[in-house]
Amino acid sequence: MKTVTIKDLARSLNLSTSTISRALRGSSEIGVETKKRVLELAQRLDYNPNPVALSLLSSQTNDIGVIVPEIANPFFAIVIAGIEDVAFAQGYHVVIYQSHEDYEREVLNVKHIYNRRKDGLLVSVSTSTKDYAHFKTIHERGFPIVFFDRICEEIDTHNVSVDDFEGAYKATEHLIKQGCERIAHVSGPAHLLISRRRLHGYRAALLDYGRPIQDDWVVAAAYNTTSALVATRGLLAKPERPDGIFASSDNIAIGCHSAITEAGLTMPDDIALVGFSDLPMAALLNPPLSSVAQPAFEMGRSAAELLINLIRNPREHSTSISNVLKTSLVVRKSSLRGTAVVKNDE
Amino acid sequence: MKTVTIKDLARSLNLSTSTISRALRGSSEIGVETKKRVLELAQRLDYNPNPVALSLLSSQTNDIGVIVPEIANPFFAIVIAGIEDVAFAQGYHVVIYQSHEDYEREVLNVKHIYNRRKDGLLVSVSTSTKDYAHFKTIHERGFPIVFFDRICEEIDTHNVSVDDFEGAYKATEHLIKQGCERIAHVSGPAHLLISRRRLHGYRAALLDYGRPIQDDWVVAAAYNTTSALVATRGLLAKPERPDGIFASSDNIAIGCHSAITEAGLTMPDDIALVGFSDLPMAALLNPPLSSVAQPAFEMGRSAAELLINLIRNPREHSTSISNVLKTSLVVRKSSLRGTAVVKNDE
DNA sequence: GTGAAAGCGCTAACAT
DNA sequence: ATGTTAGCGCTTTCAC
Repeated sequence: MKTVTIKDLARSLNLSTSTISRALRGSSEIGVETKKRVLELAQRLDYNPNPVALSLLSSQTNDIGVIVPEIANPFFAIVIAGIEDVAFAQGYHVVIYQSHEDYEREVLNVKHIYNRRKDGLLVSVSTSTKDYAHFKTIHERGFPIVFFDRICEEIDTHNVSVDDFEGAYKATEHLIKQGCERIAHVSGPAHLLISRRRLHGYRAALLDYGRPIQDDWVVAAAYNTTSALVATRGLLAKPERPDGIFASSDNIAIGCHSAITEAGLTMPDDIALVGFSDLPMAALLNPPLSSVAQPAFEMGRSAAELLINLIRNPREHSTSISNVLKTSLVVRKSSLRGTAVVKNDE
Repeated sequence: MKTVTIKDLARSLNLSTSTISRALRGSSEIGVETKKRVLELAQRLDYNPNPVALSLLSSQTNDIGVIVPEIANPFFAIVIAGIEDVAFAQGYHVVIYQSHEDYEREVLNVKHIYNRRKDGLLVSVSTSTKDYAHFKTIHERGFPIVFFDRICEEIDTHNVSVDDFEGAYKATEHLIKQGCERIAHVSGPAHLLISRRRLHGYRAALLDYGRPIQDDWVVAAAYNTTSALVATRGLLAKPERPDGIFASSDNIAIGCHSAITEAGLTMPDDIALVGFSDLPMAALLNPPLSSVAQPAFEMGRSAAELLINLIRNPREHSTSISNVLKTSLVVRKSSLRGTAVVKNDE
């Protein structure tokens, strides 16, 4: 694993290392002839500067760390694609970390990112995180952080999210317009802001349309299918069974979907169902799942732009930017009653 | 972003940096009293050794690079979980790269991994890769590489795969036993070994059971849903429509699934369908998809073990290990005719 | 038991 | 236009 260094070039060419260095980086104060010889030899020997040495010198790595709960969740996979899109263009490499919804793991990830001198951090917090000290500590030391999707209000830094309230409102409104009388909500963990915002949107729509708000029609689940399946079974067992469900995420909606099918009920007639995120898999379910589409790729792009900006212009103590993106409701068969044509995007 | 260095400790304690260094790493030749003072101060000041400096010194990063086509593909997401499982336990951090099935991108990834001094490479090659020079070059320089899933035969190094032949054989045999007479195969790109092996398994089963092998019942698709959808439409338009399809992957099977439904045909009666990989989503389709399950997590674990072994015992010029894992057929409704009970794992 | 010095690969003053 | 020196943070001879 012998690699060629700047020293090797210097020796071969009978020049000093600084001359080589300058030639390589195209400094103007170098003999054009010398420059050519250096470049040529470097090429021939496949010289590559050692980025580790560069990092030590500049104390920056050109890496940005991204922490997501799970890469297996297509939503995050797409966000990451958006992040990579702008990071790559700006010369940064993105290093992906998974918290697996585990607080301890998240803390470890943050430490690793900070200690390994990543240039900044993009993060969507884990569901089990209730204490934000690990973020706060490095934020106070001036380490650039941008939150996305599952943001943390306690820390004053840029963040990117979608208009969860409005998305939830539109979904609920749609269910009302489909003639649902008893609309339930399968929510996410209450300490996550997105859960609360979606819950508020749901409530606001019911209120605006003069529908009763029943607390026992709101059940909480973790943001996964199994947990939602269990929660929905409980909902369906109630004497006054709901005829419409707004799920706080698509993974939750899939759990609802299974529970409904399992109970021998049909969508949308017995129960109309709407999810949140519009993952690719939504269209594959039977019946296909209506869902509030989030601009995941754009979210990634925006978060990366804000972070890179923060890295390059450290703390002008300007106020933090909250970029709130728009959602759009994609109606499919799981919620569309009657004979109207189904909007199909596949 | 001021961080505390070994020098700071030295100054505070009126000791030399070498003493600090020794105390920190518990060298035995240090005064027990001094050692205590150092450790305590380090603790108090939250001292963390600069890993970049360590890397420069040792020319190893404790990072291993992993290249997969897409993290959004749950199969790879699970393999990565397996990799992280053993890497983490061995003190390595895994850095994920996506080729997005793009050759150029893969080359860039390999360069980055090599130049940034990662300790080794785990890779499942992109579909568009036909030239393996980028791997060969670094392999010849002694850089540790292990291939998994989509392996490269041209390079003599460890690799981990599943018994694609047997998996395909079992799937096809199952279709035959379900009474299918005209069994088609939607294959993957022919230059990928997994595609060819699965194709061979399919052919062998037909042969063993005395079924005719018709070349026009084999169509190739990329390993994605859209491409498979198109290919399957072609298949269904044939005068002698197949009554069974073995798909070379689950993503392909989903495309088949859509095409079949779209044509107004039913599974399993009109056409029985079997996929490959048994992704979580297979069970969610309607009807649920039968599939050849791959031990993805175990594949990741094994690949990581082999790589770490290679890193720690560089090239004893021992022969390369090919670890071939077993598959198992998961039968669901998409292929199970008659009244038998469906195995349901959800 | 502890310190001084060299060096990992590179760049950036500061010479000349 | 090119060479010399110092230093990024750390470990490791080699001295004493």
